[in-house]
Amino acid sequence: MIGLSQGVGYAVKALACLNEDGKGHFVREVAECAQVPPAYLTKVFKKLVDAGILTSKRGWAGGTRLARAPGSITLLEITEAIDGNDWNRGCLLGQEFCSDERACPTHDFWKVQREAIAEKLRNTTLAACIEFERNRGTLGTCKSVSHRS
Amino acid sequence: MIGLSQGVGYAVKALACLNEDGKGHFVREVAECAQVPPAYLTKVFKKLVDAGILTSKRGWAGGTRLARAPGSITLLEITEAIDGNDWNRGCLLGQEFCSDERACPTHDFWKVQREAIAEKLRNTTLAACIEFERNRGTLGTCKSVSHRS
DNA sequence: TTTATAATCGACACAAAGGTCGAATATATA
DNA sequence: TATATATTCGACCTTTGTGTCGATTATAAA
Repeated sequence: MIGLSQGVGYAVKALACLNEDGKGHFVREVAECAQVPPAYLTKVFKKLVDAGILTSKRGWAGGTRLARAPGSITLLEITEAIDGNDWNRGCLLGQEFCSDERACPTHDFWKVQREAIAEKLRNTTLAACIEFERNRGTLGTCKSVSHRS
Repeated sequence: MIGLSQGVGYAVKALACLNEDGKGHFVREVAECAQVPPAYLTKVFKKLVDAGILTSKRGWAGGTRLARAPGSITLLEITEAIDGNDWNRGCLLGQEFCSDERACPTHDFWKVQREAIAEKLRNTTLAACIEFERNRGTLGTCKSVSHRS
């Protein structure tokens, strides 16, 4: 199946559930809101924290929140946080050695397509995703996630 | 890593090593020519036989050969033989439920890209691959594969 | 300082792709 | 018919992505 990993999809859906109130939100509640496996989402969130997209705090009144405004977070950032920086380096035909010097028959074509995909991800912000979901009414049933303090 | 499976790459490289002399060629020799794992190539070839791209015969004077002329075999056929018919149905963001009715933010974009990829694979024949490799001198060191009878 | 709490960590389980190996099967020739 | 031979088949292994669970750690409030 051609495309990014499922983890990227989880990340996008979950991040779209966080709002910008500066309060910490709990992984389990975000998971329910986004309809993704809670235990697995903790792993996804860890990568997003490491990438500087989320911040987190443990304990009472802890939780997770966006590190920056949704308008400054791109899908490309999210993708690279989850799938790594090499997600865009592969050959279409899955060949191990495929480069400008030693190309496969679809190399030039794929180079253009890959860049188009990266460009699309770079130009799509989390804010746009939230707006998109809101317009379609597909953001899940929860309005906002509860918090303490 | 975005792209088709490694098996598709193996298939393309191996098929490019078969010539049209109507003789049977041996999996192990084709594997050496294409520089792919021999034991694994038998599995790949099985799928190509089932798909009607190759024919095979067991025993003495047996082997494998192209079922049709390279000009009538497309990369799309090869792709679907190895990765199945669903290789092109997935969401870019790896979301399970993503359709025209319930779209992800990149759905419309990805629909166009997917079709462009399918079109490229449909328009690229095995003959073109052979020609391409021959021009670049990247077809491996073997000229042709030995055979019996 | 104790306690409740939420993220973090480590271990494990499962499925699919990639990969290997030996036994079984079919086939043309001798 | 017997034999050598090349594909086919089944079993198994490893790695990676997905997913679960319980223990650990950090934190703010009581």
